[in-house]
Amino acid sequence: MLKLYNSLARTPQEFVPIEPGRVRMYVCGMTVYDYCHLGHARVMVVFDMVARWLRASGYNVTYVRNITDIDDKIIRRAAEKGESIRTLTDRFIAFMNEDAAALGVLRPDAEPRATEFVPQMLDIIGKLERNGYAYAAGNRDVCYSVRKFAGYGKLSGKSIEDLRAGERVDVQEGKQDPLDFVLWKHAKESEPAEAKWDSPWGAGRPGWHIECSAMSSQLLGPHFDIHGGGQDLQFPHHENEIAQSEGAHGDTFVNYWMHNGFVRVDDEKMSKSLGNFFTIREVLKQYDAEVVRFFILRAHYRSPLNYSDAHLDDARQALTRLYTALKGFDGVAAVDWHEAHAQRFRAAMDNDFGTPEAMEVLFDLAGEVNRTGDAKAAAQLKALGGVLGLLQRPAVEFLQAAPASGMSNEAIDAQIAARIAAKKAKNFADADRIRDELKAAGIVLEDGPAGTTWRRA
RNA sequence: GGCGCGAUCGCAUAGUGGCCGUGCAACGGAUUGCAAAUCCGUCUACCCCAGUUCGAUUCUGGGUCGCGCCUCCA
Repeated sequence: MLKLYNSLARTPQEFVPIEPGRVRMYVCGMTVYDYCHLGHARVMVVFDMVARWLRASGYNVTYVRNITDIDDKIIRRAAEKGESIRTLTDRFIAFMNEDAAALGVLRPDAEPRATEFVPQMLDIIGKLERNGYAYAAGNRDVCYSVRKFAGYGKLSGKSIEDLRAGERVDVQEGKQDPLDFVLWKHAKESEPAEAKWDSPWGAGRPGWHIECSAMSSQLLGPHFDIHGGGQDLQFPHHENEIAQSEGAHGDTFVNYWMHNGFVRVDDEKMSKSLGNFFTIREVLKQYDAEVVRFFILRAHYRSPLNYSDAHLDDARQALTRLYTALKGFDGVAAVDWHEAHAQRFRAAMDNDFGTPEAMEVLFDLAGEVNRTGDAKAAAQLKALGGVLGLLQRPAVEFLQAAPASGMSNEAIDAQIAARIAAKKAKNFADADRIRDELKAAGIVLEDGPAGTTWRRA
């Protein structure tokens, strides 16, 4: 049975769905005004893995990952580029989808855009107002009165008093309390019509947190199983979501909160504000997308993940070992869950999505394939890899996958033919020269019983 | 200042109260015309100090160092 670490309880808990056999999961996705970076890649890959494992475990999963397509940065970026908000966000949504697909991330069941759920947001704000949690601030914003919500801080482990003590927040005009957050921002002259919606509180646009309360309750109901996102969203974003959703619906919002760890560069968080980020497409110019996915899944989802070329190179070598074992076994394979490796794999995954341990099983299987040539072990390796969204290509395709620049396959084949001729003539000096030249070009030749094959080093 | 996380073999990442981690790299051997791949073997780690225990890398307390959140951020 599955145990997962619940951020809310700060401890691993047995997973019990609200409705037997069914899982409803919501994950905070991207704000679409720029290319996705590796941090975004991690969220997408991690929760893709979670959804896959839940499905492999027999659950009927409804997975929603939202898209934030209206906020300060988007408005500013669109203005800078001299284009409409919609044009900007449409473009980056398309880029995001390309990146996700490359990384083997399956489409969530729904990818709602914030701008399409404004009525639902207004509905929640209305309920909050009637329940006494919302108030119209002096500057015509509508704010949430944090002190009115008894459970405030339960997710992040913060108390209102501590937050006040360490207060570094600019006190925005109109707020009754510095910790209050905005539900509805009143429209400003400078903002485009595209960023304004009518509301009972005047024209304006949604605050950051309200969209997730609205979209999740609309698509999954007011009470659902799993809510995920990056660790940096735990506070204030998720804390505020709880305050909004529970304040409006009077119901428990989410049973299990999951937060993935950061991607780091030189032991520092990779982030937009630090400017130390690598975009996914930047990295994909240098590394195969499956290597990146493998790299992400090789670490536990809650651990920090240090990014560097050396680590990606290492991941590439490791994945190469797996694919090398799969050479010659390119059939479609289903998992035999009764088999011992599969059971270890399951136990690892059931232990808070222990992908690093699950991968050890993959390497054990690879060793067995190499030792025995057992087709069943190879099939099991490929099938279990598939549960993680890995190892599904023909092995040769991975091993020969061309980097941006490199020798063409035709040129390589020609050289190999020349070498074979040289070997036949016992002209080993020429044969070795060809081997060395190819090696210098990043091509490794492997002479086997079935002839010469090659791969890219 | 408040709250939280982490410190494991050369590198990276798991995990466990006593016995096999795993990948990469390195070294030796087998194999190969030479290689590569593969196999066998070697290298046998757990920040420091106390405590609990027959026994701690694993539990408890203290310390040191690193990181994160408290502000937009996946």
